[in-house]
Amino acid sequence: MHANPARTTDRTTDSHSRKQREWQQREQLILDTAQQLLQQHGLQGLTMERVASEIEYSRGTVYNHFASKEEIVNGIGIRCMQKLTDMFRRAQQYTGSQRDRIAALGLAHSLYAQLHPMELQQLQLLKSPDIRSKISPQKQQSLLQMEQEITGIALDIVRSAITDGELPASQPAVPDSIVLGLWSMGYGANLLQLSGIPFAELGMQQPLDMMWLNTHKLLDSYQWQPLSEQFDIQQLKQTLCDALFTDEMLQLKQKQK
Amino acid sequence: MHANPARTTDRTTDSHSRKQREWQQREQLILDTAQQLLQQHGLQGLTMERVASEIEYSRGTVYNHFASKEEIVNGIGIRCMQKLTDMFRRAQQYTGSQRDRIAALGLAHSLYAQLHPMELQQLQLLKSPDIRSKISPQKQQSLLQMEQEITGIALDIVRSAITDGELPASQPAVPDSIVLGLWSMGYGANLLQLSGIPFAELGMQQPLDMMWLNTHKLLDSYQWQPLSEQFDIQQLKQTLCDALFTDEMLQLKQKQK
DNA sequence: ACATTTTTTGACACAACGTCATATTATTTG
DNA sequence: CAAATAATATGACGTTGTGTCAAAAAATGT
Repeated sequence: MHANPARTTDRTTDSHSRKQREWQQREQLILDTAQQLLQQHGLQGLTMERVASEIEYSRGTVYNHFASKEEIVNGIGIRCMQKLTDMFRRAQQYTGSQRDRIAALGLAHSLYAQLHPMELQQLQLLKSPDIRSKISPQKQQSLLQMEQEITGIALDIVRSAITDGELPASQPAVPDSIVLGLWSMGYGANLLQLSGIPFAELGMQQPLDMMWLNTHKLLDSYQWQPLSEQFDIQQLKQTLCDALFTDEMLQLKQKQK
Repeated sequence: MHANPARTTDRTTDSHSRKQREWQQREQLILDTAQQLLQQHGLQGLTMERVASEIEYSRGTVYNHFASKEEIVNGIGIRCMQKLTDMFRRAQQYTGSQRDRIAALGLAHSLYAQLHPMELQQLQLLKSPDIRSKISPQKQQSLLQMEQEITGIALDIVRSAITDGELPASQPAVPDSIVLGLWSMGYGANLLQLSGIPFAELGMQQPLDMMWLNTHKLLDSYQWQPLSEQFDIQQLKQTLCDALFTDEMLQLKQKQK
């Protein structure tokens, strides 16, 4: 009746898990297909019918996996966030000063934005109430958790910086304030970047470099040691890319080719 | 045939302009109605049928004014941007240091966001390719122009600050960099604010105050005089609100009541 | 081989879009 | 003022997409 492999009478765990595998495999197939459609033809171009015909099943079957187009988009969003949080975790584990680490977070965000501009846009879609309202709160949960993990990572780094003496603890609200500042700056910059505003025509040539600079300006302003006068931020960027994001840098190179 | 009052054979300019007036009046009526629907029921709840019945005309008539739902949303967006640029212009004309003025811009943005969170969300809608693709490039133009006016204002202030000696002109790219930084920070913060992330649960209590702080931190970092150690930023906020945004503050008070 | 459960299917009812020939209303003209 | 003409409003129509569900098909268990 209610299609769901988890309910199979489990006598033989064998066939049971095979079914589960097949089910999840198809779920991924649907998401892959949908994401491709989304990127190539926009949200309008993504229709249950198209997805169904693409995977060579009928519409009904797709509905067995996802209750609506919106839940598919949610599914795509979750996969994107996983990719992103993965990069953040790598940044977190970098061996260096806390300041290096927090900078690495910003870099991760920026690289992701360059590498998958479309995905970022898709994540943005998920923030609109129109989409949200059609997704069960339960399914929205996982996305929220990942967002919280990211803020958690950032907050941890800032707190460690205070512990380590890199950052003066003048006021109790400092960690929140810094994280909010960096987060919104990165978020806003990436969004502006892909919002179709012709920066070049406005006389802005290197928005990405500027954001890197601004990030460090903000950190400096909080007296987060070592101040950017004391080292070469371009050099740091290079080092971080080499150490943490070699894969991504390669992909980026290929993309720009 | 092609309904448009601008085409009337203009013998008597009198009846001519009366018709034009009526036409434009109805155009506003449509936008008012649509905006209300949009705010109350989201993009899904905004339908040509509903708009039509609300203004007591038929669907066809609405289509005489706007070729699609999306163009209505565009129309709403333009009106919102006008409100916003109006606040920016007021900020620009503030009598005080250039630093005061640039801070006033940030304040304007933030006040607008608090006052009309829904409208900000609607403006965000217009950035999505799905909506954009259904609006004639010509109609998109006016929105773009307003965005350019805003950056223009900001850039002017920064350049004046350099001329006035408030801001050292260490590198040529500084104005762009500052504007981008402030813009993206404000943009990002406001967007995050209304993106449904439960800041309170993440331990962040006063995001708005934090943004005000961060704005000044960034300005300080560029050595924009007078540095925020030399005055009380909360005091400045108050002064600016009193001098420029009395109306808005009143509305805000009423809203929070 | 048969019974039972799971999965797939496509027909159906519905909602909204955008078009367009026709009806209605307003304006001009003789 | 009435006929002619132009402007405007209307709603039926064809189309596309949604989500549901009973029946068919396939897989599984005995």
